[in-house]
Amino acid sequence: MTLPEKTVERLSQYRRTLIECLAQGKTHIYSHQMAGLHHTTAVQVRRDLMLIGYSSVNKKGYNVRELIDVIESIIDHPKGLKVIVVGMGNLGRAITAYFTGKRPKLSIVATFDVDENKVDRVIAGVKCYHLRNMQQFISENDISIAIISSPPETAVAITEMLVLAGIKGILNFTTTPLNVPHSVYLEEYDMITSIEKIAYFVKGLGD
Amino acid sequence: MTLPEKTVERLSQYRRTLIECLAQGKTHIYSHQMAGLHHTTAVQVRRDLMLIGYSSVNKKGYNVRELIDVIESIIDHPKGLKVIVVGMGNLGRAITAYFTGKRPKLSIVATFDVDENKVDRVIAGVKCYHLRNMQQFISENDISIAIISSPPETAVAITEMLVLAGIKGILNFTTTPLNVPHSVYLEEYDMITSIEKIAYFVKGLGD
DNA sequence: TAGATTGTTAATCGATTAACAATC
DNA sequence: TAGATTGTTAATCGATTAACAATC
Repeated sequence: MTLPEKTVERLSQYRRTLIECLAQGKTHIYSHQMAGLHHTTAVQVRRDLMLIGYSSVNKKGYNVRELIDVIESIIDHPKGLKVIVVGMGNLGRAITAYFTGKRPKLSIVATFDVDENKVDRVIAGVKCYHLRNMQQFISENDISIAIISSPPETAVAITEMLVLAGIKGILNFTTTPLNVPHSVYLEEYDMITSIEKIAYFVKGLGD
Repeated sequence: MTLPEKTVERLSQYRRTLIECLAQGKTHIYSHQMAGLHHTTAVQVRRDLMLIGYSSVNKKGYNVRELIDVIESIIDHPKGLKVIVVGMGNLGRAITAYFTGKRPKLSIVATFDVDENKVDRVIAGVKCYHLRNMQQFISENDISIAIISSPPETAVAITEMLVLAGIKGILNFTTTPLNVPHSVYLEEYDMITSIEKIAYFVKGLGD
């Protein structure tokens, strides 16, 4: 069974809210409370939880701790997955620093760059290696996911290396659209498009 | 008439491809070529162009220059819009440096932080001001869009300031979900969710 | 019981794709 | 003409929302 993309995204966000709730000592949360904390409705929340087969014990809200565990069993890989970051400019450093320690089952284990000032140093808490060692590193260390934060013109060549080395998933932050085989899951985020989209819809908001 | 969100996103991306084509001296492009350069189909491309009312002159591909102009007339604001970045850590610097000069009709005119080491200096090509001057700056300089790249726990307070100061659109890069009035267009990008989503779908890809 | 909440099916909405006539 | 391409409607697919019975 595969969950809808949007449901997976929301589950990831619900989980963070739930962890927050737990820290505040809340043991239960209603669907309408959860909905209020995200941009969604109580029905949506209940439907998402229905899809993962979780139900409240006594219709008095969802058990925070239980729900965290259920979401974990659905979206986390039991043994954890290893991630690398390719390109340690400002964006690569931001991602690495931001992500490190956030998710126990998903860790950035190495970063790569071609700049000799970065290679062999620890940056944002993670060791940086030269790009030429990347393919070997991926196969030897069973890396599943790569985040590309390199200059756009290098993205195609890097992707080719990643695919050959057997990477399973790619998150592409460059503005270059990539093509990968079906065996690789690709997600792209394009900052420029995001901002242009806002500019378009801002126009439409009256004013 | 308002275009679908997804169409606006693709138009933004088509435009960049078209500008690239122009630089390479190509005068026309077929819908299937455009589709091949993005993750879409020729039908999708033609449908998007239908929605903006552009058609090829003689069924021999679209005129690159004309199409750039038409897309510009649809998604750009005629006078341009001003953007600020709030939070100049690694992510704020990455966004600012990456974006500056990319889109003539959309420019980052100031950045804000609370760190005295950053305030009053030019960072990533743009002057950084203290957060306490932000609201005044927004109203005095007719700022339309704010990008939030501050620590997550500050996001709610910053958003409140932005909304009060009359911002029109917000791009939120923090993991804190925000709530804004209907008069403000909000777009959120959550890196952690992106990576968790990849982790989930990587599992499903056999292996 | 009455009110609030949940779980689930059916209806709706939005976006993509199939089908095809028209044009070069 | 034949083949390729475009422009557009209708059908399909996926996701959200409405409706409502069941439960506490």
